[in-house]
Amino acid sequence: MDSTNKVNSSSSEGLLLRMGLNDNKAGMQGLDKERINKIIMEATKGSRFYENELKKDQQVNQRIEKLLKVKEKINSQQLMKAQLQVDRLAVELEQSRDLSCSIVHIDMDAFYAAVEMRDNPELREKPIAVGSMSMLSTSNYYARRFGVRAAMPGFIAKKLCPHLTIVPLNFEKYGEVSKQVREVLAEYDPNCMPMGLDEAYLNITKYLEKRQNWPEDKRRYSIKTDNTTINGKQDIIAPVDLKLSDEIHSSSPILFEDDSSLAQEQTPSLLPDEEQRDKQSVTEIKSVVFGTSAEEVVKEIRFRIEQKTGLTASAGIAPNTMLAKMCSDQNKPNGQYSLPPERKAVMDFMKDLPIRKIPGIGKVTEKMLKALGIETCTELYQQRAMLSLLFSETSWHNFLDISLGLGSTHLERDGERKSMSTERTFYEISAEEEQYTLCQELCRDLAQDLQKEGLKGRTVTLKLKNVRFEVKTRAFTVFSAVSTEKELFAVAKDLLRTEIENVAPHPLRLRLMGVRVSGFLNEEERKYQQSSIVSFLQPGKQTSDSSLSPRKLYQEHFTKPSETFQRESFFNKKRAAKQQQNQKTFVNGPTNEQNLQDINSSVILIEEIKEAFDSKNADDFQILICPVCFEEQKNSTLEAFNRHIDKCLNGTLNKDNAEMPNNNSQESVHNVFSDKELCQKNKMNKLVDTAQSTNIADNSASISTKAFPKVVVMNNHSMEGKQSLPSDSACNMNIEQNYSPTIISLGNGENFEMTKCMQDTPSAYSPGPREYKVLVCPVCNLEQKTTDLVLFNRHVDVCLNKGIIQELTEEKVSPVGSHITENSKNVGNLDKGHNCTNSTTGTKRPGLMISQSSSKKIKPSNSKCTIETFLK
DNA sequence: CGGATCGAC
DNA sequence: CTATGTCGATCCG
Repeated sequence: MDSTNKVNSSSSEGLLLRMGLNDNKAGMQGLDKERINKIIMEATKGSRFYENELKKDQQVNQRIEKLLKVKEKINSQQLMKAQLQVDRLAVELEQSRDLSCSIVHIDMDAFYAAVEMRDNPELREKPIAVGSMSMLSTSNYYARRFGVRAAMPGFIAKKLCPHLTIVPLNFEKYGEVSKQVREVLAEYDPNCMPMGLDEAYLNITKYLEKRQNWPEDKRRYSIKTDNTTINGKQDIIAPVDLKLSDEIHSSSPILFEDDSSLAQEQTPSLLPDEEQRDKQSVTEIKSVVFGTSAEEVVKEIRFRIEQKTGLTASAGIAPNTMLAKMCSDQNKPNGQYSLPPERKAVMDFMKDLPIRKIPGIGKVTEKMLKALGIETCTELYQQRAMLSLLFSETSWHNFLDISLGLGSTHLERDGERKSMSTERTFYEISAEEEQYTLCQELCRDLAQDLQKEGLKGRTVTLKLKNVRFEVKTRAFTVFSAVSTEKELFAVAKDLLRTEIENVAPHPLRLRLMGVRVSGFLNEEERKYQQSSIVSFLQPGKQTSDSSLSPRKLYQEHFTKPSETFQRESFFNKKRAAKQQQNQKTFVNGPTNEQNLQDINSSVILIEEIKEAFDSKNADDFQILICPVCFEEQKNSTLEAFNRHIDKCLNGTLNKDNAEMPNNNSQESVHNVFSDKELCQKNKMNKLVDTAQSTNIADNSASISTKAFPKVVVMNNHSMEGKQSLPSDSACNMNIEQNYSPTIISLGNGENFEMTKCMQDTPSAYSPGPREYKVLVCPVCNLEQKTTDLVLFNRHVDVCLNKGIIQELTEEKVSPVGSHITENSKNVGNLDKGHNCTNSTTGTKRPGLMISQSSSKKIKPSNSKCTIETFLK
């Protein structure tokens, strides 16, 4: 019963506007909170959606439980130590506090709904929402009184408010209006940063300086009584007598039915028909002068927006973006709030603020913090030491920033796009063929979008949601970037097929499918991608001919579904020989030397591929044998084969975990494992029993696991896929997932637990003591002394990319410690002219996870390793 | 790298 | 009947 109330309970807080104000329609009062929740629950209870919500909620609850357990184990000494550290940082932050900026956040009121009302007088005075029966994007304030809100499905909204009018989305229109608004904003800050169609940040610091000396005339604006906007059907009446410091407020007849302004809606009694702007000649047109303060400027901005578009906006003024955003929320709709640039004012403002109001703190974080007794920013500050022990560094730094009222003071330019995707929700699709068709469609759409921006990416991600609302993503990274429909589909369909096979003979019952591309090439990589790889794969055939570009090769060998895999014969002979060795290795329990051989096998694999590229004959058919489970794997793609091996290895390694009881429905048991797969599993387990007796076995296995996929990357372009293997560790989305805690001890009393999905890809196992290994890079053939497989694999990557090895450059490895200044980028592709893609990156507040205390984090200490480092 | 999650609009 | 679409960030294995 506790949980029954949870759906949406948090969302309907101070939202019911003061009710009995002046309703223009007799008897339309709206609903009180309790009534709203009851109706929502009735409509929700028992639905598949609800079941999933409950499940998610329980997961959060489990996270909270673990959080609390960790908290209990913290002793006062640790706490004191943490306190010192945190406070040291706090002092530093305090010293760098910057109150010199005037940041403005502009937020259009009920944007989509307002646009629709503006353009259709019939909608005014009515409760409306924009969206569909399935999902609403926004609602007007009238409808909000009934509990109708953004992100609510229309059919529920209808139950809350039977008279609700639902208007379909019209993104093109919103885009146009948004553009108009931004034109105004740009005059105050050419660098202004739009966040979606209806919001923007401005830094008006410089503008304010300039404005100080402006004569009054430069700050005077005429008031149009005829507010001709886009479609000219405007009949907005501007305020009659507007003084400098008057709130422009009461002027909007459209938006706020519960506001007095509606009552005075005096539709065109006097429309000065002339288009001429001569202030003197038309008596009805008056003018207004705005002052030079930030507040006056923002009033001016809002005034001009309303004059230009007929829509109202709310605004916040503050020394940083976080505060500005919260300020704009303060007096909405159609109001503004200014926070003076003084420390005390800031702190007072934050003091009693519920944490949920903070941008970046959502439902989950709120709940977790509440579980720790934190509801306001003051409490957030008081608990700072504790938080630093419970959360990741990024998280608690963020919390500290928040509780000090700190935020970004400059608006960063949009960085480069990181991903592009498209997804669609539909009524259940279970037929395989339909699914493939859909997948292809998505790829086609995505390819188009990619082309518009001239982008190519290396990682393709397939997203699936089944009819039980369980979401799953599957990704694959190819060697050379892709962008066309064919290329995308080649990868996506493989991912899809794997998922289908994983649940076979049951169908995937989907309600959503999506495709995403990420891993776009930077300039450097673009060059290499074009030239060196080809020459590497085709030694002796130096060519810049685009017909031999990797993409072409990829298409030839991978895309065409019917094409048979050529030169398998050669490949497999070597492979088979290799497998003999591998088998021995695994059965006998590998030694260090054998370890080396194991790795060396990947050298051969690479060579095989090279040769395979050269040889043009030999198209006979061969059987691959998995070196782990010894099963014959017929005619799969190499990718699938390698994946199979990967899973075998993971599966074996997870044998212990696999014994966790699967207390799910019985159906799941035979759903997940086919007989054959079970058989494989048994074999694997036996193998591991012997192999795991030594530590080395673990490491060797882990090396193989990584080494094989390394090769896969290449296979993917060079080879073509026909049929993939049944996968052993099936992830059946139709089966409820089983979560169980894994407790990870870090020693020193600092330990934490995690939630792990047992039915999903098995993975985690303790790596055991770290010893360095000598590995041979399959590309450059040099021995690499390393403790870190990731590093080694990266080295191989670089080798592959450059063809020749000069230097192994490590990218990211962020410096540990101190300062977290918000330096991430925002991607708001607002002004794209085309398609409604309304992407916004809000404030980039880090999410929160339970952390291993930061001091325990194992981070690579070297940001750069040269080949010499690797050489013995 | 891949997968899951969170958060924003 | 009927619970979005797109994107970035973070964390973990």
